Amino acid sequence: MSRVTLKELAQHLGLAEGTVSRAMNNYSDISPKTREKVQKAADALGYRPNHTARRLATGRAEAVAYLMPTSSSAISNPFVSQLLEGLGDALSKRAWDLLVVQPQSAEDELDALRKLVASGKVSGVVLSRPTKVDARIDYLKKTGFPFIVHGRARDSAGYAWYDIDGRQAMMDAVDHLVALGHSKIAFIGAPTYQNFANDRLDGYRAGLAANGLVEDANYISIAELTDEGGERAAFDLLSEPEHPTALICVTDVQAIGALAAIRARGWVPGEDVSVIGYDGVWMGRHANPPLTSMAQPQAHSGRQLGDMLLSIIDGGNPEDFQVLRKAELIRRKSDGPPKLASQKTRQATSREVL
Amino acid sequence: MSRVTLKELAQHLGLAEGTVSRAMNNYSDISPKTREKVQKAADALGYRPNHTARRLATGRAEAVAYLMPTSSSAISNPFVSQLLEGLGDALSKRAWDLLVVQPQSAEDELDALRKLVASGKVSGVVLSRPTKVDARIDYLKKTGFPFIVHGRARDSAGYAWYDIDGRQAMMDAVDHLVALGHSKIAFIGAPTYQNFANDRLDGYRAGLAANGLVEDANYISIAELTDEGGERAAFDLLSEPEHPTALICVTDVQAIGALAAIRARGWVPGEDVSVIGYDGVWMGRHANPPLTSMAQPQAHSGRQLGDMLLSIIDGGNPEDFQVLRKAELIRRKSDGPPKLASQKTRQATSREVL
DNA sequence: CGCTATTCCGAAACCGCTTTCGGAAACAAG
DNA sequence: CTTGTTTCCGAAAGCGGTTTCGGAATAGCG
Repeated sequence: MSRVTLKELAQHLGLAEGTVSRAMNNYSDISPKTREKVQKAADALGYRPNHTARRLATGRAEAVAYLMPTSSSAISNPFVSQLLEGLGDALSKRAWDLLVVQPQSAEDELDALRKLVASGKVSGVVLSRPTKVDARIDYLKKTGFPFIVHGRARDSAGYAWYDIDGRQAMMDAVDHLVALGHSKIAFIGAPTYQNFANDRLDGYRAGLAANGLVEDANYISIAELTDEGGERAAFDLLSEPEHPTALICVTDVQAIGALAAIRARGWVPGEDVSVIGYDGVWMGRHANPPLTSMAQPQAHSGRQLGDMLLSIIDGGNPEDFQVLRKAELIRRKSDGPPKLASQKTRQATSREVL
Repeated sequence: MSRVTLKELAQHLGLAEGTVSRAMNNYSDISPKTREKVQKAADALGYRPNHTARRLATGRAEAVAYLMPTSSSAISNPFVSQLLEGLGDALSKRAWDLLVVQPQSAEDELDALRKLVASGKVSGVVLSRPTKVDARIDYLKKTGFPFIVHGRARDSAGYAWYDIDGRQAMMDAVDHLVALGHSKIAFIGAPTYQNFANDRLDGYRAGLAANGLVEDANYISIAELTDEGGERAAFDLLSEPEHPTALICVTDVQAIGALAAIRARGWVPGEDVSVIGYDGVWMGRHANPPLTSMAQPQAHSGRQLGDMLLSIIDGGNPEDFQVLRKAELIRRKSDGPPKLASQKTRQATSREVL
């Protein structure tokens, strides 16, 4: 229990505390001989420097914080866990600590952040899920406190981030659908104050334009980020007479809900109506039918974020750390060419449903 | 940036540091008058005590750690995220910190824990996923360091835990299947050094016995905790001539894989072969067919764990904090009475497959 | 009004480690 | 052998709080 302290170690060695301390920290004004002697005695006695005292003396926190997203919907995202794992990994190389802070509410977020940087408990922060214009980012930029964000805000200049190009992904999705022969492509999105939702919607639109398709407001539905959200949105979208033949969803979770809505209408997803999700979660493989999706390269994002943050804390220029990765289409069974007879099918079924 | 310090606050007030400190901490030897004066000045100047200094002086860490499970399989469990959320909640009431520590490997786990308690960085620990006999638990019990575990080891005495009764759940699952008419019930499990896997396997066996069924070693398959694991296990189980008519899986993830295996054989899950999972993850609703499962009451487990740990740190007796919750059967579409013609079907299909 | 019992605050030691500063010891050069 | 450098270590002052201890000021009491 009672740890061996620097003082004890020092008098055990017959040296001054300061000397021992400098020896442990590889100061150049300690002779190799004594340095070695100290080292040996140190791990003979099992000396471990008290982190708290060291922090206090140096002012360095040797810890970073992860600010949990508040709006982690019912479907608690597995991303958090993966991300933390990677972060922990990156930090463990320096034996730094990882603090997880959980704002009480969305409004509390900025305040929690303020307190955090003021507290000096950490020397860097990682943020998740930025909003379109994110007060936290603005605050951190202003103070110059080291941070990195997973994702990015609409304004992506002047800070470090790691993101997947959701805009491009959605353009690709549209391209794919068009290549398949679709022209009536709808989008199920999420509230665009979340910037990732905004990016992806934007990509959908850009994709439409790039293919000479005109955007139809009735083909865009903003829904909750849950399976039910996707389900309801899909259901509504499909009840129009001129209903779309393909659905792009901002999220796999929604897409899986959309699948259910299609089946509920008596149609078969991937034949009567195509759907493409985004994320590439493992579950997609087991959806009914298996979900085609724009898959994010999840691998080691946490690790990368950690390494980048560390570099920034070391004095690196945040702007040098902006990495944009690509999502890849993984085709499964929920997409296909549009049914030629879709017109007939639609009328039959709508009678049936009503 | 430069925080206002106690000394500054003190001389601003014309009081001694110690006095101000005691005033802030509600010592009884401070007159209400000065206490109030101090309070007012404090938040006028925006004084926030330096956490690190306080820690050093008091020896209290005001933080707890969550030891991440190392073996978080590819399917990163969303549990972690939920649990952290709850923990954070519980801690925020006291403004304590939550540290997440990530052991480098399974072997490193005990060592990491040792370092952690030795470091004095936290005043309590929460553990996850105990093994059947868990060295971490033994260690913590011996040292008397406050901790709580999510789940429990085979020996559940002498420490605090929060667990779901997996044994009972599996007995219930067997009962349910038997009531449906099944007698050839197989089990897909996980390596039993993980105690939850052990408990559930045990429950399966007990359920069999309670229903007068004899256990058949060929009906028990230990697989990886992934969809593929469940898929392979189910496939093998179903290739026996006297194959089971029902599968109980230690995990929904496996069960979803098992569903795939059944479909791959050309059978329909829930009719030709029943399967019951465990966990009640949201995805089960969208499996093909929707998965019947023993659902855990996930709600607020993190919060509860946090509150309990806090109580223990406050001096509570760990043995007073052992809570066992029940899992509930949620029926969806993957279970049903056994097919009478199962014999015929099996033969036909096995030819087909071979 | 004097004396004891309270109430309230100041002073100082301490928590464990870092870091600056100055000087003793050791060595080189003149 | 002195003087001038280097090399290496000791001493001490923090870092920003907490907590014990003793005493001054105030109050209570006869």
